[in-house]
Amino acid sequence: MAAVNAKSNGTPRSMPKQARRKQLIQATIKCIAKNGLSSTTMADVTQQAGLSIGIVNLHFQSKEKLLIETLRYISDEYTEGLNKIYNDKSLNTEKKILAHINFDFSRAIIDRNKLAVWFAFWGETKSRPTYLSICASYVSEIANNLTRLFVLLKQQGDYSDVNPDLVCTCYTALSDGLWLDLLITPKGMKPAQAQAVAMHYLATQFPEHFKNKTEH
Amino acid sequence: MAAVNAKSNGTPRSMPKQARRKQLIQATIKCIAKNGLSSTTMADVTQQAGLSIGIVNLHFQSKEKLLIETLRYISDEYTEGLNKIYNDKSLNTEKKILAHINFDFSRAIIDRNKLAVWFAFWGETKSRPTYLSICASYVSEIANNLTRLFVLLKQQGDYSDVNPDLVCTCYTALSDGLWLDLLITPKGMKPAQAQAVAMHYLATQFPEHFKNKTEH
DNA sequence: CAACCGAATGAATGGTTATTCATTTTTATG
DNA sequence: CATAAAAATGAATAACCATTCATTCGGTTG
Repeated sequence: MAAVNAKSNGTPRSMPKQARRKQLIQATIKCIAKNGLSSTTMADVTQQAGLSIGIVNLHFQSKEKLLIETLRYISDEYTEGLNKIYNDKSLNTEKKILAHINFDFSRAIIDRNKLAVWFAFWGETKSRPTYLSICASYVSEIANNLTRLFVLLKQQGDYSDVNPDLVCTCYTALSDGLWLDLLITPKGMKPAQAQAVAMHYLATQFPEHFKNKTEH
Repeated sequence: MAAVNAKSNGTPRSMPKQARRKQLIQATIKCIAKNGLSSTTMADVTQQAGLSIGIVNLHFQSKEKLLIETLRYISDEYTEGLNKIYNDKSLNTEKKILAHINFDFSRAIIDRNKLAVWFAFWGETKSRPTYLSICASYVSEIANNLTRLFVLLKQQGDYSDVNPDLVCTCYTALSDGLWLDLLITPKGMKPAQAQAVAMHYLATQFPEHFKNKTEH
């Protein structure tokens, strides 16, 4: 009877430690989306993963550390995806910005399970310095990179009035707000539509580059 | 010894029921901001209010109902504030929009305690239909009113390219995203700055009305 | 195949928390 | 002032939950 779970799960004991951690983190994301952060229990998470109750402490020492790693997981996924774009030498500035927007509204990112996780953690940043510092660090990293792209694009057109810092702040806030729409009005706001709204804003700043390019 | 709290609190027993409920809701907001939704307990809330543990069930029947009323409280405060502006006959369309933006970034609204509450509940909407329906209803009410204002403003200038629905969606998302900045980067983003970013967007759509009006 | 060791299990534990309700305190009434 | 009604209290309860760790399991090695 005992210990049949991991096997029936297609996840043998010999799998690398990292893979089991990932499995638990993904179960945590599902549970937070399904039950809310405030009623996500260890029993929920381990059952969702098809594993036993003691497994979390084996791999994460405590529930709190599992939650922190979960935030870090979605935060890393996001920053790493964007960094790949920033470092892609086959893309020019305009293409990088377009790729950035595409990424912001891509399947993997605007998955409602993950959006629920983002908002749940944001709601707790005020009381958990660790959450806040994870958020603060990805925010500033992305802002630096994105601002740089806007600086470059500014040089490539008649954009003397454009303020790259302002555009970065505005685009980022807009994108976060559209995530909220995707989370709480799933019937009213489709991903493509959200992306079009973001493009609409960029077109106001860089019309020579982004006007009539809402399709992609 | 017993029952000295309410008195020492300056809140006599004879106060209207509604006032005690409000006191408890405000204590709940403080606790959610201080400890996070997931570790806000009845003991925390009642202690914060200077009352006894049994008081919540007397006035709200359960913790869950207290939380729902807390969401309704901040949601009502927001919609009622905006409705006052919409119904103010002394304001023309332009002034109403300006008043709307001022309100969105006013002290009472961008209080970080309340912002933490908004995000905490947003993070739980996927799992709690009641939260979702409260959010959905205020969102659509405000969108209707704000879109109407943009329609009117469009008629007052050379704005044939402006899409009022799109502008409403974009402004609303932007405003929500700026709230996030105010919550998680309190050192980096000041209220006046957030408001300036919002004005910057509106100026792109209605330059005749909102250019160089970032001060107020 | 036997012996070993890391991985996983899950019953047991102890601490926490929402809820209840008999009792006490305060206010209103005649 | 006496009495009743309403409001508030907080000790007690029962349910829940994170964590522990002795035990079991499965893969590996010689």
